[in-house]
Amino acid sequence: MIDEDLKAGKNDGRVHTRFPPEPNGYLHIGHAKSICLNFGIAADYNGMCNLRFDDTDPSKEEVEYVDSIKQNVRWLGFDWADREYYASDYFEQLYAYAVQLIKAGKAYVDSLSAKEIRQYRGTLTEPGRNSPYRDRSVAENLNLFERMRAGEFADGEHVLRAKIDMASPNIVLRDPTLYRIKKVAHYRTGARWCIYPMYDFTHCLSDSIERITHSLCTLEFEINRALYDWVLDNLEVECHPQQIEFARLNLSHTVLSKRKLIQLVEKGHVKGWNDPRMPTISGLQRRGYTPESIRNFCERIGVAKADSMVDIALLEYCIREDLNLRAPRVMGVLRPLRVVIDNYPPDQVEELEAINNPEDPSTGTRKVPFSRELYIEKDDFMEDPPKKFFRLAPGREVRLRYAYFIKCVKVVKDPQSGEVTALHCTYDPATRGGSAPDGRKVKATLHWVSAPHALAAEVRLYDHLFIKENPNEVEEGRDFTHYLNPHSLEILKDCRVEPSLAGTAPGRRYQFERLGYFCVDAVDSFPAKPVFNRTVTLRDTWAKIQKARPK
RNA sequence: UGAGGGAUCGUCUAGCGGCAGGACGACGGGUUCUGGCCCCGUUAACCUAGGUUCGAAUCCUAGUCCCUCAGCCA
Repeated sequence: MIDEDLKAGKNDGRVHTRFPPEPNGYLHIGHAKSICLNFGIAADYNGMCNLRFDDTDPSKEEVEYVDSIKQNVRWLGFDWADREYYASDYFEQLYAYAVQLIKAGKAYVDSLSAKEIRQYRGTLTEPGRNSPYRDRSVAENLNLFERMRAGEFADGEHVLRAKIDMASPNIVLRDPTLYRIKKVAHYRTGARWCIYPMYDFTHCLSDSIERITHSLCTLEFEINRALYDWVLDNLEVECHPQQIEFARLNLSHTVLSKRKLIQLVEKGHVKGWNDPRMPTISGLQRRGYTPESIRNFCERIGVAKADSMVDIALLEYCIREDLNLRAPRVMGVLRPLRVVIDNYPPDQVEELEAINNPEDPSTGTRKVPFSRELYIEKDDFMEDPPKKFFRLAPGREVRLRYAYFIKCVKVVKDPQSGEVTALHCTYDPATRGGSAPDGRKVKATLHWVSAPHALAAEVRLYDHLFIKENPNEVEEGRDFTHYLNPHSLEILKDCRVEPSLAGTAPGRRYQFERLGYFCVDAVDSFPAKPVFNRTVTLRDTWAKIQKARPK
């Protein structure tokens, strides 16, 4: 990519990147873009990519997040070997660098309050003013900084700042804070430290320590690049990595900011970080997404410097494309409608042969039991069918997949509600296996299960988390949760699936023919009562026709 | 308003002075024992205005619009 020119001699041809998450939340699909980019570029140029936790704010970071991040990156298919680093492991070195800066007269201890510092900083258009403490002697700064570390002061009493230029048009350069006092235990260093370095000081030096060549980050850090370079230019370092920015991912119908995701979790709008509706890696995994489909998605969206909003339809396309090739087909009925085949012998059961995956003949076939009593999908019958409805209707003949042609002869309704409760049909024995010897055609093929043989199952149907394409764009007085989709989860407790699904394992993925791709829930599914998550529907032309002309 | 960035089909993205291409979506058709897959086709874009040039999405000038920054978060 952009690296091609840089490879012309620089870094003696070495390419070394890193993925630097802060362990203060779960990773989401936007991070997947960064992961694929960083590990991908390293792989492309025969280089390496480190995993580094940017853990310099102990008040927000936890091991739970570290563990989930490691699991997610691994699941996505990337390997950082033994290069698992933590900024917190560099605290001692970072401290020494800070002392070096003080000695060079390029950093000072400021004793202004946070509020005062803000006032002194100026605004976007007006320059800031120097802090009255800006000209403390090197010795005094050294002494104060040492005592900050020793815990002699309370939070906020002092900070260490770089001495750059309070009048800089770039606000980031107006004597940025380098260290603050935070008497909070760190999940890794415990109580060893009570001062913690800031991002701008930590990140560039961590990159340098690890001899990173290309430091890829998102657009909002563009303005920080000047500081990234200033720190490295004003310290004796062996390696000065190049920071390169790219646009973060925005996905339609969801949110991708940690702040908002954490809010969805904490306010109970979803059931947790791994709720299948969440755009988190854990959520997508539980939903049934494959690592391959996510990597492929990241490849397709590309990398650029312009803000963009990727249509979630592309993500859905990617998972369908992958699962179409590898998911075994099965039959399952979501909303069962009882069908009695009047002319089928009451005690007879036949084992019919069904293809496991037409895209992959090597997966062979299986047997599916057929009997006099079946279930079909409620949506596959209409008493009064509109023009383009090809499925079952009174007097109409359709095919039951891999089974027989059946014709609807009678509709049973609930006398009270008028709701259709069962259908009586006749079958044509000559159409066994699904084809008519006389060449007769039917316009539809339905999926079905044998009532006495079927397994009961729970199925969870998921839809977009948000109604609005961009929930970040809010009207006056509203917040993004206002656009939550009330139908993002529909639980169906009385579904029936074919018996071959008995004993299936958590995480297994299937295509329920004509419906979509489903995966056995990793948390709530048990052999006695399997639970399936709908990963994504199949493309559905009939649904589109219905949507096009609403009644 | 200061500084730093960015603008190409509805969406994402190629292009590096020489026919604006691909993918997703949408629409239409073919095929089909999944209204799936697959195949074919249609739709549709260079932010604006000048300039340089035989020739500009690309180079220059001036504008317009959008994003980021005033945390002791990252």
